[in-house]
Amino acid sequence: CLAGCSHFLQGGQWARGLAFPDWAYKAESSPGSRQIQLWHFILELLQKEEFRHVIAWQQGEYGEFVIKDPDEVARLWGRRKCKPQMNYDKLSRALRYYYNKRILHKTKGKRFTYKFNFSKLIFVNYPLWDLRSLLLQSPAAGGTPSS
DNA sequence: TGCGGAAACG
DNA sequence: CGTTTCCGCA
Repeated sequence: CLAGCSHFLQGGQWARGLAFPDWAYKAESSPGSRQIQLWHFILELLQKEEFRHVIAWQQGEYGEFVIKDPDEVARLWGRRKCKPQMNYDKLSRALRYYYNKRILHKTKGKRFTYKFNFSKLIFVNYPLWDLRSLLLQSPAAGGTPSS
């Protein structure tokens, strides 16, 4: 697991420029380290081309993504959190807890498809310069996130 | 497949 | 608090 967590420890300076810096994984006020959150991790996978066959943005719907390989996403998540027994059943339960928090909601009828509530979540958690690089990843984002 | 209660954990 | 684990239900 240490090997699997190495890129987490070195911080988020991979990908073009300013994608996800270290502070994105920490609470605003608490100085101590904080474990990565699932939606951070999902965003992280979504952002990297090498995981497009595993998870990807859904064309057309803004903020919507499809988990193409649930077992693999669960395996990756389990490795990151040092939880070898992780599976999609458990991971999806964690995703369901996001419904009430308005971080995510399910796209009904579409298999393994969820949607981020960008307006509620991202805009308050990310500064504008960081938000832009994030939204560029979404195919439905026409370049201008209208306030 | 997807949901949400319940208990447990760090 | 944010999951992880387990489960009954639809």
